[in-house]
Amino acid sequence: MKIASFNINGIKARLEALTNWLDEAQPDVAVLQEIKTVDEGFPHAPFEERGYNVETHGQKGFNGVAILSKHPLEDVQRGLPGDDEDEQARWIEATVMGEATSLRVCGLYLPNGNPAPGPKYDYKLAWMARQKARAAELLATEEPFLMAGDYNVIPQDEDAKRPEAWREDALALPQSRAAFRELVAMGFTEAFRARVQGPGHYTFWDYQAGAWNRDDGIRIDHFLLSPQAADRLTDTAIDKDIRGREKPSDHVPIWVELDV
DNA sequence: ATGTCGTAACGTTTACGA
Repeated sequence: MKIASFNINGIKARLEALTNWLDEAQPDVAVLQEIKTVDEGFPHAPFEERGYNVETHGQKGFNGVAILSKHPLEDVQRGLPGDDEDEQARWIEATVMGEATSLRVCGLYLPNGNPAPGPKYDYKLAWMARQKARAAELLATEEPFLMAGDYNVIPQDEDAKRPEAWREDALALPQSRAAFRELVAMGFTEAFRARVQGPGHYTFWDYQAGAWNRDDGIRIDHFLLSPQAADRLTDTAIDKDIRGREKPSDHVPIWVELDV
């Protein structure tokens, strides 16, 4: 089963780029971030025509996540537990039935956190603490699951072309990296790094300052696999070429293949 | 040269978030 994550930066602006990529990459499941629309504004037909079930968790103008799946989606849960006051749409979960086993898929858009320090950075760290709590609950089930999306965390210096430029940024501050490490250390496998080593692998290039032309990127979109999911990992890659196409998102898709 | 995009709104331009 091929599962992909793609921060599309606006479904209305990205519909053609997204459907073109789906037609080529043919993921069984895709988690999307920054749909930037309310649920009613998300177009279902282009995806249903292609055999995808669609579940969204949107809000007006910003944020918003979705899951597309060629298999039925069960037990859909919207929103990250742990704060009833939180109205930002950044988390969606659903269970997908594979041939061998079911897989719980969590799609996430972790807060950016800039400027740091400040309330936005506090929100980011609090959100990561809530994610850890939810991860602990899911780990206790001992069922295969994964958490995929835009983590807005550059795990290590080798994950940026110019690490010095991100030194004071919320995406790379020591506290952000520590929180990400602690999450992984609960028992997850960071899929890409389990199979690909070394610098030069990025998932985001800013629209500004010719970042793409300079390959001035960062790796911030990640798949964390539970132990039972990690046992089934057979492949992973970043669809880098998508960034060079017409009207691209500033992120590119990343995917894993699991034997489920 | 602080460089681009996407979205929303009392909109033909500004503000915000990234």
